[in-house]
Amino acid sequence: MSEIGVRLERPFFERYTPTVAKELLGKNLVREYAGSVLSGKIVETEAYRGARDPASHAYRGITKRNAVMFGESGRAYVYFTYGNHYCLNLTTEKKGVPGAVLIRALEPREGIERMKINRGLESVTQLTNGPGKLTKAMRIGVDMNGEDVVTSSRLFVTEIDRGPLQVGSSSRIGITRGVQYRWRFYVLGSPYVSRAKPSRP
DNA sequence: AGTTAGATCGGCT
DNA sequence: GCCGATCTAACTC
Repeated sequence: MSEIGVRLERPFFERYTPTVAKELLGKNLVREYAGSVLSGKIVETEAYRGARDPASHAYRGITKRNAVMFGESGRAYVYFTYGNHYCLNLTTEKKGVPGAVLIRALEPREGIERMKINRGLESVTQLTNGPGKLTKAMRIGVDMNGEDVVTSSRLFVTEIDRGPLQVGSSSRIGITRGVQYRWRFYVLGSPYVSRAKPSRP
């Protein structure tokens, strides 16, 4: 496991958010800290937009928490939720247009033993199969909020595999508004997605 | 100023 | 299946 791959640049992120969410599937999310390299293939994402997406944090305008969503694309938007968990998003669209892709699940690739320690868990399939789980496995917290994944050495995204993927879509998970948008994307058949059969397909 | 809901997870029933 | 953890921000007095 030494191949790093080609890093994704700004133009990849600076597009229509659902398109970016779909195309992030199969890409390699890389986290480096204290000499450790942790990485995994992205197998599940969700798109969140702006004023016309009632499920989005950006729906009611800019706040201290969601400000990164309104800035340039290719940044990490990390927020703390339910009093316990961090969620990682990557920002999209042009500067001034809010948008972000929630990274919901990974297939662990490098640094699996380190991630097991970070999670206090042995099961590889349960290591990063949820948005709060993968941030804990990779030690991603609010200190990473605003990190520029186009230039950062701590957090970035690369392309390694170019093979075609079977992609499924559904309504987003854990939301009550904007359910009509099928903006959750996942790799069909992957055992690493957070849930194979969403309650609201 | 107090209440409530939320892009979750893990433990318990 | 339900509940508690207890941060953020909107909503209601």
